[in-house]
Amino acid sequence: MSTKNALPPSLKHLLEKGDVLYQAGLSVDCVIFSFHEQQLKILLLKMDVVQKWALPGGFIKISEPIEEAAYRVLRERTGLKDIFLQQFYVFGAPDRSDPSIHQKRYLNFGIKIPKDNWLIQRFITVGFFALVDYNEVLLQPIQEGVQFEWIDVEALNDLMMDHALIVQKALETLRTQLAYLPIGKNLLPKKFTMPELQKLYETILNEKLDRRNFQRKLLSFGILNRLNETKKGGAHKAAYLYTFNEKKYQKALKDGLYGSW
Amino acid sequence: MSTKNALPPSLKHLLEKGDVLYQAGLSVDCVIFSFHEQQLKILLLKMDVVQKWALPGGFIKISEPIEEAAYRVLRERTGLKDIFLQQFYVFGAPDRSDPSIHQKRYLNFGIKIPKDNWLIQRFITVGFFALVDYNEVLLQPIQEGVQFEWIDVEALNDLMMDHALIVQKALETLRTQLAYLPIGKNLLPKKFTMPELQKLYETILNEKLDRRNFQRKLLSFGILNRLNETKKGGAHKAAYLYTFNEKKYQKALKDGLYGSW
DNA sequence: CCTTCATTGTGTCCTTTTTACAATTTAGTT
DNA sequence: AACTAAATTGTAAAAAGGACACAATGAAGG
Repeated sequence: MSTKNALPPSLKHLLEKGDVLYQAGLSVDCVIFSFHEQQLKILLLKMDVVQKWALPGGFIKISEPIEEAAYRVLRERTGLKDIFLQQFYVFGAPDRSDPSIHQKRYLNFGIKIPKDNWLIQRFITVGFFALVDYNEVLLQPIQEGVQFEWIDVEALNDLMMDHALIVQKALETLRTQLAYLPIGKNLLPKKFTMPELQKLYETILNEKLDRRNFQRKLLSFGILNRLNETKKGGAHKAAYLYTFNEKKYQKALKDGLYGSW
Repeated sequence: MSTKNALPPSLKHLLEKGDVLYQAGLSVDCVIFSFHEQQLKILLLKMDVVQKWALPGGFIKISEPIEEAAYRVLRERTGLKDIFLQQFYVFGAPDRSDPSIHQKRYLNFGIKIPKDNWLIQRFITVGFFALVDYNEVLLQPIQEGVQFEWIDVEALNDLMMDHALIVQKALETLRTQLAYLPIGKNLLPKKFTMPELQKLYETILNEKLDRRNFQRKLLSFGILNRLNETKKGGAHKAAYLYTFNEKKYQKALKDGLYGSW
């Protein structure tokens, strides 16, 4: 923990060139959602030196579109491309950023950040949320002393700075925009069963739905293809597998999947 | 136009102290909506030196919450306090800001902005929209060479930089969030008639609604008080006046004014 | 191999909501 | 005093939503 190793290049880089490479005082943070074992999860990281969970985030390069910066973070963390990503809110309370976190991190390598350094300032962050398929993600630890984990949204605690607020706002957005978001398409594997889809909706909405009415409604949207396969291996009657009809799904989302969720 | 007057203090201030007083590369822009003569309008300004319509905007002070900065802009422009205000999107394309606008403005006073000045950089802006009562707004021109005007959203053209995009996104948000926004309460005078309220919804949704069904739905929410007055002066049968039941309205908005708009 | 059991798939009735449409009332105008 | 245009009120048909029962299937266990 307090062994004074050599400063990793990436951190050295940030300290010395941050001010010319990145937009001042701006960052992005990503709430990366996935769905696994009937639980909605988000990807969090924990640095040894801080011991609090944090959202994966990063800085915005000079001349880089903000969204591109968020994509970059996602690629680095999940190894995925072509991810569904959406900006949802800006967090800018003057006291939201905590320079002491950077201090601790560098102190771990025996370095004290000068007071006038680029890192020691107010940071405003743009919140993005992403919807990814749990099975396709291969977590990629970038640096020593950082662990990544999928955490149930129900079981979050002890988040860094205002990250709990950011997650909460992301969830809220997920719920209110539900009819306009491709949650099924992006959070589930390509082939999935109706009960799986229902569980996803139930989890996000935090309420039980009627099996039969749910199925009727979803089918009435005309966005699903039923395959001639069933999902065996479960303990009981096998459920049919479905895929999304990509074209119709995209079209339907524009007007919203209307219904009384 | 090209008379070289003395540089106004506010502009001098910005040029010389901007870098220490304000967050670098960040601004707010406000889409201020009102409703008048059956038209949805937004407040725009035009600088003599640029001759394009622009959204009222401003910079964010060091240590100032972003939302507070937006409020400040609104107070300066409309003279109103306690305005409904909501952040809706961040605009951050690398080429969105146009330094030549600042250049022109200062050149008008015979001053050339140095290339390394705070104003000459990439600016990212946080978009807010506000809902105000047309009748309570007293436009306050702050500087010479700037005119303010309410412009119909239908009749917008020739906006500065990416401001057309910002307005479009604001309108989109207004439409999709309609069930969760206090549009009636904030865009209409305290007392209003049912036809007025309907016109407001029709304008925002850009479609005709059935008089009888609209009235039934709105009344079913239980958020309106019918007064024993009518709005005389119209050419025909006088319409009843209504007010909002503040408490019930706020409560109903939380769950959304559900309906098939 | 047959029975049991938990879960999925399908159909129907009833209630509520939405839609479509007609007739009456009233303030202002002539 | 009669006319006109706009406001208020009501009702019947259609669509959507909610509750519910039963048949079908695959795995597990005797």
